Amino acid sequence: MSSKADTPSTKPLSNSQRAFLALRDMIFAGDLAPGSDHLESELAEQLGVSRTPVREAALMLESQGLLELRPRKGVRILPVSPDDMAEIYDVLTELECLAARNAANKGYSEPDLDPLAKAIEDMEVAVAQNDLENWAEADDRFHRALVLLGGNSRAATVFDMMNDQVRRARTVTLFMRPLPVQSNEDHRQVFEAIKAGDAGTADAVHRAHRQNAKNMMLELLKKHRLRGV
Amino acid sequence: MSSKADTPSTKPLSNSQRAFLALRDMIFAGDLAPGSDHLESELAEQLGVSRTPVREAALMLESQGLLELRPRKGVRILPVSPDDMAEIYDVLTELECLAARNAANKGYSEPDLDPLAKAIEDMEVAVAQNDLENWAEADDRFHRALVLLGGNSRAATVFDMMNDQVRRARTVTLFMRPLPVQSNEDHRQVFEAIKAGDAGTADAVHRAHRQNAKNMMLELLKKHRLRGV
DNA sequence: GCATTTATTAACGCATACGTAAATTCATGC
DNA sequence: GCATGAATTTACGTATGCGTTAATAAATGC
Repeated sequence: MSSKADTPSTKPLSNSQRAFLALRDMIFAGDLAPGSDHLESELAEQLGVSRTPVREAALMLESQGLLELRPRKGVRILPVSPDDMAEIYDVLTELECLAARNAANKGYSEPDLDPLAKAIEDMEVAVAQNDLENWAEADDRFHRALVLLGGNSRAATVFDMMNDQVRRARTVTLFMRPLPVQSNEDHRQVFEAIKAGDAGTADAVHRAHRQNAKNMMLELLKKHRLRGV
Repeated sequence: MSSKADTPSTKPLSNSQRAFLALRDMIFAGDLAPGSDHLESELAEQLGVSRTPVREAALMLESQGLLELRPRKGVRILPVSPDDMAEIYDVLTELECLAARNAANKGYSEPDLDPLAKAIEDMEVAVAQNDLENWAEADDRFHRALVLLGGNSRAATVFDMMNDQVRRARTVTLFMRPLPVQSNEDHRQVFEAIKAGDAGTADAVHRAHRQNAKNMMLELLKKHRLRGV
């Protein structure tokens, strides 16, 4: 679920890194609400460390656009407005379509595409069971697998950053949306296009897919007056 | 020349921010060579501050992919391999083409496009005078103005990060390349397409333009055996 | 009673100090 | 003479302390 590569190797994570992960999780879980302010010292106490690792974590999170360090006001958890979300979706669309084209052009064999196939399967099962949580998880997995198959590590890094924000918004909007039936069909078409080495189709289908997702999200945010998630 | 917005307002920059800018400039100037290691304490002494602001700056630069903090080995200035450069160009291409399409669709009036026009003029003058330095500066200005006209602040932020790396490489390769004559013609076509509201043409022309730039850069890096700049 | 100035508080930026663990050097045994 | 282990060095991670300054409260003038 983390956007960083979860290497199973047991590395002795530093306090700064733990603070980074903890704060990130708290933001996604809503424990640190969008728009809220938090003093470094309060966060330090909550995490049981001194201000130093909290500051370091905050600086990293600031670089990723999740919060803002405002002198004397504490760290501000940045709300994501509908306009922000539109921006994010547009960037994600470009990066994912780049990945889709690249993946199609790489001539992957079937086993390489297993992560995609598995994610599609899981999504179909989830939809059949009306299990939106699991659908969302598998959907996320599909998109990330797609980007990884694209083979551009920088695109993947930026994708992770942006996708984190979408995930955050989706925890709010997930249960407001209709069942993602068309979405699953899109995924399968993208998968087939990549397998067939048809970069143009992969791009076109995925682009339309993402456009729909963007419109859906913006509609939900508008309908429910969610001006900052 | 800085990638951050240079607001002329005199804000009392913090030591951490100054360290960030100073280290960034030192990296671009080659004072901190690609692949070299530097102790936090050494950098602190060079900059005349304590380790704290240096560490904070280093963490930010790490987030931007310019260096890496390696415990006990100092901060390592990340070299950019030809493969890395290819990745960077691909991401830049997508973001700039997104911006070109968006700009074309916004129905800008002539004055809005002045930054582009001015950059094109300057480039033509520079080429006529065989002044590669000024050409590169104006070229950079054109691309950045294009991204700003696209109106996606997140795309602009990522653009800045990636473009910084290209700038770094270009300081090395600038004088190895032929005069950018075709490049100027491309810019003008992109400009005209945006002015005409023709998003498709703007995208197509700019995409080809960027593809050429990428190939040019990769050729130069290969020809001159620059495996890490 | 309101505006303006002064005093107070408090949060941060940054320097500093220190424990820890990696890296290096040195010493010892084989 | 080399390998292995002990001692030492060193750089980092992080806690702590302090000066500065923004924000808030109090006080004064009008």
